[in-house]
Amino acid sequence: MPELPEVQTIVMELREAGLIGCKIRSVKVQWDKIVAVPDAATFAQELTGQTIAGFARRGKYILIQFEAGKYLLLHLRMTGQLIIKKATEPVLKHERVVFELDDGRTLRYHDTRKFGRFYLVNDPQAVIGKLGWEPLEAEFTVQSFTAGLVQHARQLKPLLLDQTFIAGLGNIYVDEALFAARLHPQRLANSLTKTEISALHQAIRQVLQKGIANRGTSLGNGEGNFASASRRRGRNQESLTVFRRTGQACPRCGTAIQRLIVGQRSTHICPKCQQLKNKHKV
DNA sequence: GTCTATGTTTGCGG
DNA sequence: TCCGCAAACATAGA
Repeated sequence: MPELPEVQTIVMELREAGLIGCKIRSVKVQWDKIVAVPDAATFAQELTGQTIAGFARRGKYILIQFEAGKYLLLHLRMTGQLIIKKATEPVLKHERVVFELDDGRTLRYHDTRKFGRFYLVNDPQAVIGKLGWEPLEAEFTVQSFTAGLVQHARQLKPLLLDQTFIAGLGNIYVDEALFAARLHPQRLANSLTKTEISALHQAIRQVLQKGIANRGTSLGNGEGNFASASRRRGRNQESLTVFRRTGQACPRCGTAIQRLIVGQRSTHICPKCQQLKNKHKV
């Protein structure tokens, strides 16, 4: 569930909460497989006594830097949440890792489906080295995007979901960006015109920026839905145009939104605004 | 109660 | 290179 805007929202809240400078007093791992690197016991031992130096995001990963130089990387996968709570609050069933801080607070990793993973490493590149563009950074230009797209005879949506091509997009924001750019998810990447590439480039940045401004997308009411570090829900779901809106009116032309499967993923389009025609490249 | 879908990623086989 | 499928799990919703 957490894509770039949701992860960014969490990182911003961790910074605002004043966790930088806090020391970890203890680490309890309740489900060992959540720790990918190293083993859970070593993980807990090495983090105990460490002081938090900063928080960052790369793609859908949260990076926590420590004063001694190590990095803790976290991927939330489907249902992961990183939440700040007082140490006195009871540990919930799905809280898989609890970091006790030296100021009476705890940082808890909550994950109903247990897909999320922690990596404690010296060099973050070992984990995030293969990620593609950071779409909101200056490096993601129309020119570089064009050069990347022409190299792939793949359907647009699976390519945009490929984190080694572009980092941070997931099912929600890809559907939203393709709608905004009026492109069919099955258009071949190397078939786009200059105009279409510009529109897609702009759409990707726009939907992500809007998602961040809205503090993320929280669908439904289940416990696995997105919540920020302070347990707040986002409100970007109110701004979605096509995602999970099957049968509802397209906000642009009123046509009923359709659901289809592309690259084994549930996909939502306006059949009138996003027609499949693999035009000849200009 | 039963069945299906799920916002992610990885690895396998064709 | 690219695609489809399965798996890692637990829950929501029908």
